[in-house]
Amino acid sequence: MHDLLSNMNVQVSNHIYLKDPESSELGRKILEMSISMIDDIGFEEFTFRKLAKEINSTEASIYRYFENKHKLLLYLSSWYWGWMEYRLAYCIANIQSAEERLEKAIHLITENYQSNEDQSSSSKIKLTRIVISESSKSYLTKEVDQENKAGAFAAYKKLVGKIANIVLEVNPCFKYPHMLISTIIEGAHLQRYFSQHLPRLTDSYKGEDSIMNFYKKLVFSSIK
Amino acid sequence: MHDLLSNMNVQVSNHIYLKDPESSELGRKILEMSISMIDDIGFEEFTFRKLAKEINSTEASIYRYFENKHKLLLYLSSWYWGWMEYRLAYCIANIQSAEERLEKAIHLITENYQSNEDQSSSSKIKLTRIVISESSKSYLTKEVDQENKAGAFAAYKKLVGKIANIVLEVNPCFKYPHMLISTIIEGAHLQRYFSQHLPRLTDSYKGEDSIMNFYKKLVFSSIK
DNA sequence: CTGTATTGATAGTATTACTTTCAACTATAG
DNA sequence: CTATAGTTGAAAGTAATACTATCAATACAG
Repeated sequence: MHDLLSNMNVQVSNHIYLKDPESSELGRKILEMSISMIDDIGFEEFTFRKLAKEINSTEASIYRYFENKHKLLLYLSSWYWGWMEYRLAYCIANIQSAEERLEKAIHLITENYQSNEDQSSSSKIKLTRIVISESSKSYLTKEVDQENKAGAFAAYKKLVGKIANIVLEVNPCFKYPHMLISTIIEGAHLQRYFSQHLPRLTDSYKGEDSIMNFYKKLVFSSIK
Repeated sequence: MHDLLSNMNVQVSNHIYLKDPESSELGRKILEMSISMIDDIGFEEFTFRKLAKEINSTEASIYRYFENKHKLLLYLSSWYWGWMEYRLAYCIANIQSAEERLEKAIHLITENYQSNEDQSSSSKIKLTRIVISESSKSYLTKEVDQENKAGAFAAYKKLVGKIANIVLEVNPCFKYPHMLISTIIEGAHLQRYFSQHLPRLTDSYKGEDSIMNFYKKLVFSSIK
């Protein structure tokens, strides 16, 4: 787990977990192994029983950290959005031009994280794939309103709000900054998924990152 | 069920079901009641046992039509896309201008179907809500490639292809027509959901359909 | 050394997601 | 009119899931 959480300070709302998984060795094992297993077998096939077996613990112990696997997915998603906000702050720091900051932000949320050359940790690559394939299941449920009240989606909303504000800096008259940014974040994830599994729903050209190019053009043509 | 299926001829790939649910009274009851129940309690809480109870039948009988509830969701989604293609054909018939046809198509895929004044049937309103809240779960699984080979997503891909072709008529040089259309279809659904449950992720103004306006502007500004 | 918190071990329950078998009924083809 | 094929219902059973409860062992902190 150390590679996922050691180096930064991402805060997750304490309503999501029963006991902070970052506070103990077992908790960190739960996070690390669940990321690996959900990526491997998918969220539907993933169970606390299987997870317990993999980390040589018990179901009862895991239930002391998370009420159920849905809450664990909320935790992972929330961590991801907190991490993205951290990365956003880093990559737009000290840049004067609002256009340039927006370009960096769109770059960040549309890039193909897996193909990054830098030292992306294995857990972060897996977590990114999980967010692409599974995170919409975290809010497409009948409990969404209740969980929203408990702050489960605060990190996501905060990130969207920050980038929407950059949009407004570029064009203060633009009416739909939140819609634009959430469309692009979810759209870019979906297009990554489609390019792998349902290619007829997307377009891809060799020698370019078509998804990033498409969304960059979309943003700048629509807010002008 | 008669209100959902009587008046039109929507074909669903026969790999999705074991036995054609439109071929019998029981099959039609399964479709109608499952639409109602999934809309009510959500896909996760929905089970064949509960469905059987509601229609005074048995689990075993339902399993003769669909392997599992996931296949039933595939069926409902597929029916929806076939229905949308039918409505698209109707609303762009006899229109010469490609721009105008594109405008009609975007109108169709971004409109708030619930607030239609015409005689929208109750099942169709419910089905539309199900597609918004649940249909992404039909392809965000580990079985997606296998099911795609079996034709489970053919109707969706066909609709996206048809609208993408209109985009190309308007601008034959536009590089990303499929990406644009699938972004808008999924985006519009998601924004409808956000406007109800996570309003900070979207933007809404009284006196207009903000979602439709946003996507219409997005399309026409990006393909020019 | 004592109290508190953490984990593991074990067991148990209700529900889900099916499968199997067989009997009853229904439509229709000869 | 009857034999037959196809459809449904009824009942029972299985393996897995999604938990919950209890208690013992261990660690650690004051």
